[in-house]
Amino acid sequence: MGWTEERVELLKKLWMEGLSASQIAGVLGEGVTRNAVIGKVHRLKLSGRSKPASAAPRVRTTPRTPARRISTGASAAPSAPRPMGTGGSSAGMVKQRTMVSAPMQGATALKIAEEMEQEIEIAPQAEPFVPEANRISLLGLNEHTCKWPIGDPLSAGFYFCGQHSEDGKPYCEFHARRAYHQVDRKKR
DNA sequence: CCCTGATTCGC
DNA sequence: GCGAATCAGG
Repeated sequence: MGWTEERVELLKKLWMEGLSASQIAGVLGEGVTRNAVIGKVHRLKLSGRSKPASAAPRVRTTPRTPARRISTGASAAPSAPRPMGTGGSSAGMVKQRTMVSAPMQGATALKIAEEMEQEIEIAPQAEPFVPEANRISLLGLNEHTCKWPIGDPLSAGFYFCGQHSEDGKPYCEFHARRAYHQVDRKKR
């Protein structure tokens, strides 16, 4: 798909709006990747937006060795699929998603936003926590339980997430991300 | 790991 | 001009 004036206008607008390349790519639709968006943005010479976002001074260190590309005669369409796999649904748990006002970012945020629409009213919680029946105390922890603390460690109601976690991982999928993601990506 | 934008370069 | 691959930073 080529860059019609319409699409370019939308691209400009969204980019100025501050959306990330992947988000814009999502809006423009299939066939448009974030790379395509970034590439176009550069060609249009409209990189620097309002805010610096993060982008480092872009110091060219070692650009050497990039001269590689796919080529095998065949130029068959890779049939861009939609990998968008929905997170696993743990054992007897109610459908909870609840991100409410979580920061989130980029494509993930967009994806979640799409799925939310209706699932949100099911669980107004702040975290997808387990019902009391599944709560576990310090003693219930083992190599496969999420050790994400919930509540005030000094109060009686304190407990651990306890959801199943992959072997070797200290937290369940949800909390594993939070462990070093989300909250304050920026800072340092 | 996931996400950002930046750059290069075959097409 | 286009954008995948790659790079570099967080």
